[in-house]
Amino acid sequence: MENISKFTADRLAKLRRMREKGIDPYGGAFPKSYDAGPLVDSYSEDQEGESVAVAGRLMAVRSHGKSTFADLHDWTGKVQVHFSQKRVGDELYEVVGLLDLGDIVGVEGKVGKTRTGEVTVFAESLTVLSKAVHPLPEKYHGLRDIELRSRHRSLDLIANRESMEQALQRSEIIAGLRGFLSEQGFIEVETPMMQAIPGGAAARPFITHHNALDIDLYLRISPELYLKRLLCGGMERVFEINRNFRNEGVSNKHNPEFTMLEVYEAYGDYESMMRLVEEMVATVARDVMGRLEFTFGEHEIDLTPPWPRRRFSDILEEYADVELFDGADLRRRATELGVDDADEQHHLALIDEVFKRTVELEIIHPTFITHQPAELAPLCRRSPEDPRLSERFEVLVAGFELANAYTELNDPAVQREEFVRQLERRDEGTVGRLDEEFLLEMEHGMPPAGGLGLGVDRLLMILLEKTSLRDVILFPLMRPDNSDVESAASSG
RNA sequence: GGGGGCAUAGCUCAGUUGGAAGAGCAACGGCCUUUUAAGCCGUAGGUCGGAGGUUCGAGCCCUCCUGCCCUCACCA
Repeated sequence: MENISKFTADRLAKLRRMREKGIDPYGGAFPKSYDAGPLVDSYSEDQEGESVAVAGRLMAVRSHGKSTFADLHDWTGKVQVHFSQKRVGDELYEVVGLLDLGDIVGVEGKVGKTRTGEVTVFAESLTVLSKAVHPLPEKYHGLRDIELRSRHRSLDLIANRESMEQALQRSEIIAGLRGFLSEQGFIEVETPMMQAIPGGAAARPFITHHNALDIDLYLRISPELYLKRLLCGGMERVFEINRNFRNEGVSNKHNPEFTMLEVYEAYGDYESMMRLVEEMVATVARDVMGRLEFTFGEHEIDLTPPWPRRRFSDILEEYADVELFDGADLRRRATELGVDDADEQHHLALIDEVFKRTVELEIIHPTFITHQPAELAPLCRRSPEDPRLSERFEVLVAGFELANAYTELNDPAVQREEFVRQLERRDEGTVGRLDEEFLLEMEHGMPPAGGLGLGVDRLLMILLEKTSLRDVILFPLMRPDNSDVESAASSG
């Protein structure tokens, strides 16, 4: 305890004085009759004098001697409370003097308006529910430091009202996705996060170990293969909203764990998925945010369906002036764009590279890019009109990939060939093993299906108008702050 | 991993050419029964991210380290 601040010492002294008065500074259950926001917003004159109970955190105190006003914040908003020495009595009014900003209290009293017209609870009793022994960030500017806001999200939520609102909106948006899919006859399922073979994508996995079975397991990079097993098992419309884990870089569009929505519809295809995704996104945007137009950085984005559909080869030609299957042309353009060793790279890598450097960042309005080269998508059915292409689309918006969907490959023999081909050219760090169990199930028959993966955090970036993924994830990955841990350990 | 930037009181921020570390809010003491970022009087609060170096003298210049931000690379 040798390291405590003057602020903490003062607050601990007040805490002791409360105890001396027989008051537990960490009270128990306190049934509220109103949340602050609704009480204030829906107040009507005929409520005047009604006994109410409110609770929350003290965010401002304006004391005038024998009368004290305070702002009580909860997650719905704030309500002013008023303590008068005459009304609450000398004993309790002394306790008011022992309160600090940040303390959590319950107040019972009669609701009414002050002479300036502010809805106020005129306290008759006060219950201390939690004494804060550290000071809060400043009341006016809030907490600005982006590092502190991410590391100490609770302080961010307390001090910055908009952070709380965005966290609540995130929940509403995800509930909206669930509601939309449920209404369309999809059911939510949960599939393994820990997988013996990390499949469904080509990414470096996190590795862990199960002691009792003595086996290594991988945190999933995708739920795809398990969801398809459910299709094999006869579940016709399934979705999962859950975390994927990829052991890769961190950026304002990437977090090592991120929330993915995957949807599978038996007897559908990539076209049915196009209709589903544009309608789903527009519905949620309208229902939760009340609009379809959003500002993203310096761009305006309109989510109104239908979204334009462009073939990969066409858009590559338009933006990059490259013929998709002309290898020499591709190498020429890649070299122009500054790709290293363009002559030695596989043409698929070059396609990817040229696409990212010329097209991806340019597509701001939500756009379906369809018919990518088949080899980029080993789980996708090939296009009957041109087997070099796949029945696939990606949704590009605001310069990044929002969603990816296939007509799912359901021919087990072709699937096996694709897996083998993928293993041959897999990147270092990825796990290369044939998922025989998955293939066996497909060999028993998998219905044709449309499948969709949508990055939920990225959708939230657009709907909440945040250009950094960290701003829509409550606890983004941060390097541990050791100085903090040490001081916490020594003072605790 | 490369390049650039930031780090000053609990919080939000100033700090000039290298010459005595500041303000607002918060805190503490006092006055005050209708305030709204309450007000007035007074007080206290600092390892200037860390470690070295240059200098008579470093918050400021140099080197290294740590964390974060931006950007490039990586990343279906």
